[in-house]
Amino acid sequence: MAKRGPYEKGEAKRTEILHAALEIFAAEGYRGTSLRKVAAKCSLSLPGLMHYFSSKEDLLTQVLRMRDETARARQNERSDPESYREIIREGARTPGLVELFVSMAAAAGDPEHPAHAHFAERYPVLRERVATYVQQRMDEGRMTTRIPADRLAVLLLAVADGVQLQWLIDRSTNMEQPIDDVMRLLALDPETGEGPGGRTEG
Amino acid sequence: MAKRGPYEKGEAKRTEILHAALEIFAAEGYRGTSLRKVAAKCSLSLPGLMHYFSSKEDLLTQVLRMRDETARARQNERSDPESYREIIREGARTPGLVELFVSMAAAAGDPEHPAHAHFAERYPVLRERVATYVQQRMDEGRMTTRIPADRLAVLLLAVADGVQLQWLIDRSTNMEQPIDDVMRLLALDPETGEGPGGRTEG
DNA sequence: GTCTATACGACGATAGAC
DNA sequence: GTCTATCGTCGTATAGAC
Repeated sequence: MAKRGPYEKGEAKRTEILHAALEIFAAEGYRGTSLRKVAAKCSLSLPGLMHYFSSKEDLLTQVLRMRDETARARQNERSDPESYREIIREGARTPGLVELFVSMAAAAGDPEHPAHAHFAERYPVLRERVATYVQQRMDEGRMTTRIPADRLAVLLLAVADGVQLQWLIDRSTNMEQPIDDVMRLLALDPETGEGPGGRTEG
Repeated sequence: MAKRGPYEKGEAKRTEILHAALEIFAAEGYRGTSLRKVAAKCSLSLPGLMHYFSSKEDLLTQVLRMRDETARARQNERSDPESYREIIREGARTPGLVELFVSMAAAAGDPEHPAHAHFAERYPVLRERVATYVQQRMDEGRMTTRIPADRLAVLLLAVADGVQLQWLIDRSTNMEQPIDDVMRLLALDPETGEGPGGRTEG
């Protein structure tokens, strides 16, 4: 990137705004944070800020998109549980952004919402990534094939999202435990091809 | 209830407001619905409406609480998967209320939020109900004990909440399938006390 | 207790000058 | 590309009629 020409400054300012918004929303949450506050942090008036974004929800959507791309870049093509645990741990450090994510997902149900396209594209991509990983484990005989890989992907993403909702209310909730628990339920002994019996394990 | 005395009318109006708000939010969603619109539907001025509720979020919280109590009454002390499926099916008919629920849960992370107490009480209650059901199944030898009942409860609620998030974006998502899938993963043959092997089943 | 009228400040958004 | 000025609407607060 880092392109030359008349757009250089504009792009830099746009990025500055996105980072400022991310910072403010991470600190103060989704509610009660105004665009004027974001604008002030960028030494801009509100219309000056609105020059870069067509609406507040548009700005929020792009913040989320940037956040997603950062996370994906760090994840670097991995889809194993540990890489998702890292994302979850990161989320635990920024409650405001988790709140932003959940609130946006709720609002994005409306097809007219700016973030609808983002989520509508994001979920299938995530599902396919997880399904591919799951299928690999199945092929290696290390995971049960009782449930098809694509359905397991829906299930695993639901666990990851759902536990965040519980964590938002009670910050002492262990967000990694449920992921570990499902993975354990799915695990197979690669030697025998059978799952463990009904014994309780730590 | 149906008490006599000077509060009779007020209680009726309060209930009318809650139902009107429920109806409007179910139809138009959480965003873009104003208190003035709710007030108009009840033939009230805005301050007239605010006489019954201390704030908008207070009203929303009580709408949610009423909704919860209705669902619980219908569920009638049951905690089996089928009773939860009924709740999910009901939710599928009122997307606006699912959006309301998710948005409120996100906002209620703030301990100062009026709905915080509601969710902070709701989740432990739900977890215990589910855990009790799970423990029964375990005692009957029909469910694996590899994961403790209380942790399974967290897991099951996460699945139920998380699948709603995916459904909000893509209404063709089958919200019952993931619940069925987890239950199948947990199921044990009561005769042998063992789970099925790695065979794929329909 | 129930309710109306009026007003306030802040919000997101827009128009138009520079 | 950024500003000042302004708009309509929101949630909220207060005064006071009945």
